[in-house]
Amino acid sequence: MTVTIYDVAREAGVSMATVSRVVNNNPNVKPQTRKKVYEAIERLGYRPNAVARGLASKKTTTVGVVIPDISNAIFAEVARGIEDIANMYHYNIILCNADKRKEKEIRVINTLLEKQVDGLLFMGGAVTEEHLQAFKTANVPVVLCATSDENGQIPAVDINHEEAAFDAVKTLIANGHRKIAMISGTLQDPSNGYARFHGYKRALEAEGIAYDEDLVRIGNYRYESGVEAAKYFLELSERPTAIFAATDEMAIGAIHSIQDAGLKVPDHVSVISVDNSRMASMVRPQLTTVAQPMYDIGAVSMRLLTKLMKKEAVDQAKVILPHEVITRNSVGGLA
Amino acid sequence: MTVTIYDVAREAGVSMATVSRVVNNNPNVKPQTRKKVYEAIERLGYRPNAVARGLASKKTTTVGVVIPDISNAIFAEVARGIEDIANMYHYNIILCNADKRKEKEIRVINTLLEKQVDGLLFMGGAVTEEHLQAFKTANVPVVLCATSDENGQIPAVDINHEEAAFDAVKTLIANGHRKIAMISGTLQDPSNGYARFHGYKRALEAEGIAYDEDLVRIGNYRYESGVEAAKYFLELSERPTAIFAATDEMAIGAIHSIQDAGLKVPDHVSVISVDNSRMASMVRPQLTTVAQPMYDIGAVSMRLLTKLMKKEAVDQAKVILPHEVITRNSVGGLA
DNA sequence: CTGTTAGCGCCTTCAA
DNA sequence: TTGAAGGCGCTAACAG
Repeated sequence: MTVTIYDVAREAGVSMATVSRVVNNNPNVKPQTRKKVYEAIERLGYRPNAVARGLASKKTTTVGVVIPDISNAIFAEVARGIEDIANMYHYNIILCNADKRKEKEIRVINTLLEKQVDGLLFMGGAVTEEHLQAFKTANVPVVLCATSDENGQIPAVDINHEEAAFDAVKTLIANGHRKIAMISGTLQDPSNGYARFHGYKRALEAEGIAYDEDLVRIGNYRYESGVEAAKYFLELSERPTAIFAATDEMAIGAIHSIQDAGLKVPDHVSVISVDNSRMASMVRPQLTTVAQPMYDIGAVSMRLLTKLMKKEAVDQAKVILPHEVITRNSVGGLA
Repeated sequence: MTVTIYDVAREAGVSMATVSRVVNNNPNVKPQTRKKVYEAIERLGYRPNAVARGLASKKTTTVGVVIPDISNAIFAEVARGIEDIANMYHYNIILCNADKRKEKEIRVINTLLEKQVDGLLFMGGAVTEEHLQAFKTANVPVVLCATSDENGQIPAVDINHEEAAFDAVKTLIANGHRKIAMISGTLQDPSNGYARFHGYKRALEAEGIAYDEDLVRIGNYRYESGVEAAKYFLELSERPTAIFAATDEMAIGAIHSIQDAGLKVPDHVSVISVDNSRMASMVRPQLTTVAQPMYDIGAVSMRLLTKLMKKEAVDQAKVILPHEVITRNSVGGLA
């Protein structure tokens, strides 16, 4: 049924070792022999079996990617960066959604390892002791992507979420705002949640602005929760003049909430966030936000992983990509 | 270094066949023996090698997915549906972006087949003779996802793009519009492009409205091209009263373009599209659009593939999922 | 219920 | 430059 390297060898009148050599571009083959083999391959429609190759060579040229949710635009962008670079280096990726749920993360890490991936890219929630344990039993390199572990033991590429939030809030302050509300993600989430919230607090502190917990609402990163949170803020006896949202989506929700209340952005309330997803310029007013280079995070982490897999020396095992505030039209000065 | 089934067998004092049985949940093992084996596995930290298993059993429990672009929200949604169902049936997916470029599609189909995937999910541009050829050499089932082939030879799950467009335009007509413009995708694209354009034309014809090629612009599915196209329409001596966009993103671009020109949606110009991506409710006015069940398309096609892989009987090899016009606020009656 | 024995398709020394 | 032979780790009859 299936044609094997052995069939090709017989057809070409050589040994299977020789066929293996030409298939793997080993230079030690006489051009004429190589030609004969290629012809036999063509004639038989031979297709190398990567599984057999993987078993024999102990390399599968596939890497495992655990991602929170591929239908989330932010992660999808990272995934695209990963895949592009993987493709460039002739790797394929096995993609697993894990929704930042620890048990599921651990489970997929293990199946990925069973599948003998040559490396692992982990993008998830908090990196716990259990994760570290799982990574240790992997005999392949692991790199964290858009997240980091506490002790920085594992190679990682990320942005500085806290600084990004800090810069966003500073931008608001620089525009004269002092009554600044925040729509945060869950504080359980180390990067999008806790770090950004902490950046917010630190920026206030740095300016001697008292932290007011009435000015903080916890959302779920989605549009609707931005709408809700902003509605809450607008009903406060003394409403904030600016809102910092942990994600673009919540910021857009906030903008619409403000507009629905008959107010204007940024005239009455300014809005800023962090992400700079493509949606940021797909609202009116266009959203001022701190750009995270998601595609690059994916690309760079995959590139780092390829180096690790080839046992090449890497200068730094932890790389922080720069963020940047993108000024558009949702932040205004205080009258 | 690596612990194999053989090590476990020795440790547990049984044969490797027995270990294989307990690992594969074969019932023909005495509970007591099973326990011994589990303990040995635990003690040694044994992890089954899926590659070796794949070679021996000729099954890899992984399916290949070729997708145009994972960073596109629409496809990402489909991918999520695929992965969820795959996961449910204990399959993993190898994901390859192919950007609807034929050569790349053919190339990844072949690497996927080399990797001995148990099945293939194809989501791409036109299905050409070459594709059919590649599918034929695959010894595994293939299902088309969100696309179809001309002759309907290959199992597929899709929506009826032409009908969806037809219904969108009919909705406009029902609201009294007769001067209806369209922002189309490239006519080279069979589903999002050609089919939707054709649905538009057919709806006009059905009402005896003359087709005017000045009222059609070709976009690239993205926001910016929607902005551009709408701008063009507004500058026409006799501007259309309604715009049908082939995708939500272009529709949102059109809405903003109209608003930027000082006009109101839907008071001055109505806008409708097809997709119903999450963004549709993230604009003001919220977008009236024809819903395509993207997640379901992914889920159903993966489910169909599992049946095919298990050689189960399938009632219909081609399933068309229903679309539905979702009425929100971007379409109004003609004054 | 358990063990023995062949492969699965390919890579990789080691010789020639 | 080429061939022979021994695995890679596991599954799947076939016996017992």
